[in-house]
Amino acid sequence: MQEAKTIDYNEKQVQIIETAERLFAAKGFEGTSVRDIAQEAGINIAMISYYFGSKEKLIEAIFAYRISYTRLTILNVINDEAMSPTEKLERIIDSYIDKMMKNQCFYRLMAQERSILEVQNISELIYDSKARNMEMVKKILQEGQKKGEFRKNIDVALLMATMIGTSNHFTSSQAFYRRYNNLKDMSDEDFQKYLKKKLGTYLKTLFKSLLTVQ
Amino acid sequence: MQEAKTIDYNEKQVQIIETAERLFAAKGFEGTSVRDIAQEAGINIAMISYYFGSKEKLIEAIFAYRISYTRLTILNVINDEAMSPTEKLERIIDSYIDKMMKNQCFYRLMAQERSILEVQNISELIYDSKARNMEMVKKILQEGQKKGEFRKNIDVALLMATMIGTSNHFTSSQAFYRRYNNLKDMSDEDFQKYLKKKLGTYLKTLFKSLLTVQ
Amino acid sequence: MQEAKTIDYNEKQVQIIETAERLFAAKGFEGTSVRDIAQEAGINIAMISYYFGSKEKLIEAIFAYRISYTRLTILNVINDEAMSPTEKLERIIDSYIDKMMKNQCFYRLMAQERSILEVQNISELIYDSKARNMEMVKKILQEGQKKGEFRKNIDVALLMATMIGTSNHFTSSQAFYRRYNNLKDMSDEDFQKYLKKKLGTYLKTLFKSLLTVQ
Amino acid sequence: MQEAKTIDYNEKQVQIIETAERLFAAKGFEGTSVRDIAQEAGINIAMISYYFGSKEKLIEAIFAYRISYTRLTILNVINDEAMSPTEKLERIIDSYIDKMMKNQCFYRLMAQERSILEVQNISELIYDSKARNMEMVKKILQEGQKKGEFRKNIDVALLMATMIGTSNHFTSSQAFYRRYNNLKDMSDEDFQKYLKKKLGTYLKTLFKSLLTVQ
DNA sequence: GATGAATGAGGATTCATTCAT
DNA sequence: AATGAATGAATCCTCATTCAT
Repeated sequence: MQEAKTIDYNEKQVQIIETAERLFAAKGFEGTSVRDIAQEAGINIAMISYYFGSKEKLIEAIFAYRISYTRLTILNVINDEAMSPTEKLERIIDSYIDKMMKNQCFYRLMAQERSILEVQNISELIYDSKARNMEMVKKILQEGQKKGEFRKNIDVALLMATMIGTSNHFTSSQAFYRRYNNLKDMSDEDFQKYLKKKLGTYLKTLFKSLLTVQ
Repeated sequence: MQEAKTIDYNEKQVQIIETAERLFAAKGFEGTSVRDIAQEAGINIAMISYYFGSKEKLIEAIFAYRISYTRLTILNVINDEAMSPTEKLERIIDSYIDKMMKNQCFYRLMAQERSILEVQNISELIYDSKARNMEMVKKILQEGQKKGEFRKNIDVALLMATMIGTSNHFTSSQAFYRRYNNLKDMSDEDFQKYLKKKLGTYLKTLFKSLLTVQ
Repeated sequence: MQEAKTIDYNEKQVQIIETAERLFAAKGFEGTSVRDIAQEAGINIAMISYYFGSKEKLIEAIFAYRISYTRLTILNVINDEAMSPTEKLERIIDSYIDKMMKNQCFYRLMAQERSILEVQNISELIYDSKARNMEMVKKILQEGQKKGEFRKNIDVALLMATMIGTSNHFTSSQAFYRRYNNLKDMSDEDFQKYLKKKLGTYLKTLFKSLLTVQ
Repeated sequence: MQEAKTIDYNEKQVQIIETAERLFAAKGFEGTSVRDIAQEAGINIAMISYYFGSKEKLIEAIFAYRISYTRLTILNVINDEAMSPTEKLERIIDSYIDKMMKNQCFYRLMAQERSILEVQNISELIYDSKARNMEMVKKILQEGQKKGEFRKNIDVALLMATMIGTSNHFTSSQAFYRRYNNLKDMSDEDFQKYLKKKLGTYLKTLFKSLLTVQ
């Protein structure tokens, strides 16, 4: 039923949401004024209150919008009987990196605006989403352990923290990476692809090293 | 030369810096007013402008203060000839986790306030600090590779992203972790120790798995 | 000719008028938004402008509605030849108290919204209504004086001020009266009846004392 | 201790209070913007929040200021043994009319802004003030009744309602009175004096007629 | 060296009204 | 005839900073 709410945003509302998301990610929630958003989105200032009630409700809407939108993505992975546990994990890594690179603004927002995460509604949404993912990965690990593919004694939360944390940190310090490795001449698009590939390969190797029984 | 500036903060200035750091971490830079800081620190509102010039200069001071303060810590590791490359990395992991857990507010601030990182002064400070650490770890890796302890083809930036990203993410989602694993009854202090140990052991295992030549 | 306008208010318009009257009395004209009225009355926001032109025109309509509506009431008293001047005054007192208690909202409005009274249209309406009543009472007084029932040298305006002012003040401080006399347990309805009777008896005594020749 | 609070308003604060009082009386609380007040008082808009916290706190301050200021006035009347009960009442009437004519704005405010009267602080202040006055008048009446000067069965609340209500209504309809009696040519000052005298004489006659035993 | 008073600029929100349908 | 969408103007208030002392 959360999805239902998500769907009925009209064109202008989506436009506001996406503009706000971008600005909030760049300048923070408090650092972005509704004037900024309105101007950038080319709409009247009053429309933000009109559509969302308040600036705070707007960012809540952004979270609800993105989270409920991405919830279903991973679910199918686990049910595919043809895939090995290792393949499943690789699929999950690819899926996460893909989403994160596509929605860098939102992921940055999620890392930045801790206070929003404490809003009851959002907090529950995130907890549920995280717990669900955690459970799913736990099952894959257990499957791999039963099959003798994976080592025992793995803390799922830490494993996820590695996937998410490494990705986030690597992405958010991409400017450093570019400068450090002298990649100024690469086009933005190419650079993103490069990062994505590099990150994916690395995480898969990392996971395999850690999990595989020697 | 940055250190010179660091040293001559008087008692009141340090008090302001530490109060501001805490509040900025909790409510964001823009979400915290100088009134909040003044009140919390028990000083006059005008003193912030008086001592630091402006609110923005204050947060710059915080960054300069913390970064220059922690810069020297790791440097000695590499020169200790008695330690093996693996031991050196373990020392670095411990050292990072230790600093991060001790200065959670500042590390949160660093993750939150991206716009501050773009301030010329701060940006350079951070780039230098990061590059220096990177170089040092690179040397340890090379040493390990030469000795045949470590595998080749390791991207230092990604390795650091794993250490830093995993730690940050794990720490910042500690509320989730506590709830997910039903650890409400543990005291705050015990919980911090528990996280620290868990994280340290995990990262060391992770690094060893990835780096060790099988 | 004002009456003509009064009559052709349709059901919805009357509903708006009565809701607005209540809200204006409770929260003042400026303190009540058209949204409040629309919501309370269960009608569309745009209907107020649509039906009345503007919020200001609406309150003017309320005044016109109530004043023209109550204008005819007293007129007949004076023509009843069978009543003595004293009886006529008593009838007027009863009639005023009755109307005021029934339309407390409107009478409160009239006392509160001074600025509305300065609107040309309303101002004239009220002046006419007041002057007419004044003239009528003056005639009753003169009749009583001629008959030797009433004392001379009575300022009609002051006499009316006593009737109206005492009633208004007594009514508007009913909460005080209730608390002061410990009448919390009386039902609202009973309390209203009690006030009405008390006030009527008092004003008649007061008028008689003042007017009667000893 | 309320007086203490009253006294320490500085010159600018008093200026704001008096300007606000006048404007609130003329246009209502909600009808007056802080901009209006600031402009009229020749001060910066922010000073109202700065000095009083908010617009609402400002009007509360006005009430507290006027009420606590006028509280002591009547108290001495009753203790003067040389005065007869009738003289005491006359003194009270004069005193009330005097205060009301001098502070017409505030008295209008008190009649208009019912919602403010519901503020806990103000409400108590007014109740106390009213109850105190009521008690005092009650004592004078009892004294007069014991001496055989006054009639029995007088409701003090109604008697006060007559004094206050008549005065208020008469004052607030002074424009009508002027027009009705063709007194346009009289100077404002003279007209005020005229009203005052007329009202005083009338109320004294009225009270005497009602109270005196025939 | 330190601070209380003061302020202009800008914050989010609500307002009554309009207009296309 | 009736209304949902939309908006410019105005609302109160808070902000970081300055300045005289």
